Amino acid sequence: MPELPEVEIYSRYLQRHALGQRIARVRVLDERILGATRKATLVRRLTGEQFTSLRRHGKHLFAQAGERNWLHLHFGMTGDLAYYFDPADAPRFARVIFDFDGGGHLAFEDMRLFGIVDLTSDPDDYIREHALGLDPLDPALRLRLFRRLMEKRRGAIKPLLMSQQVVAGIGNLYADEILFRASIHPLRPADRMRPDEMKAVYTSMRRVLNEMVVLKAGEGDYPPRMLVQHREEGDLCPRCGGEIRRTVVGGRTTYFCSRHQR
DNA sequence: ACATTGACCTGAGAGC
DNA sequence: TGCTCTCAGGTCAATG
Repeated sequence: MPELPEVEIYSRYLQRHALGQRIARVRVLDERILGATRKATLVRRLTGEQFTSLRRHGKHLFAQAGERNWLHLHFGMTGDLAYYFDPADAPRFARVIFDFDGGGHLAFEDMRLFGIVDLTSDPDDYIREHALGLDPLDPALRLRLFRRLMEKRRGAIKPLLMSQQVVAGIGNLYADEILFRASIHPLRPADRMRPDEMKAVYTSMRRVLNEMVVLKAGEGDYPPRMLVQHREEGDLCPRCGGEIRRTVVGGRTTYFCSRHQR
């Protein structure tokens, strides 16, 4: 589930609830969630520390807990955070729980275990080692740069948008939403798109992701003008009345409007 | 360099 | 109620 906007919300959630609290205890309930770090190391390097600052890059979240000591979180498909006081409120699929001095608990939950909890000495190292692209909301990612990155690659536009090596943070759901708003067919070859079309994708990417963050930060549901509300074959496009089609692109279920996305 | 497929996991929901 | 099947918003490795 979690793409960039959701992870941004998790970041704020962690900021609000857990920052500045001393970690009294770290409990690893299922070691399969651990990435490159062994359980004993994770526990040793976080116990007694506190999270002092946060950094999000794409779908990755880093929480600093000392000099060259960062907790790294990736949420996979079903990852989530829960902060609570009553142990009875621990989520069913909690995999790692941080107990704070003040009596609060922060759980990393992940039903399907595709997520990762581990340590890194420096988020920049992590980003480099995993060849992650720029964050799509990074101000440094101007249109010119975006265009250059995309034109270097061939293949359909949708898998490119989802490739974390080109731009990091877009998943299946919002890739569809971005192309829907840009009126571009998901299978369009990126190297054969006109400059104004690539610009539309760029603008749409920024708008969609920013809007999603605002939406997720508030109470709001997805507005009906969005494709995300019409992910069903045969639905009618809220924009042009065309028929919504379902297909598979790059192995992922894809929805698009058969009329205004060419 | 790219597309495709399967693997990793576990549940929710549909259909019978 | 319970069984079986399909699907799920992510990523990686192997294969063509």
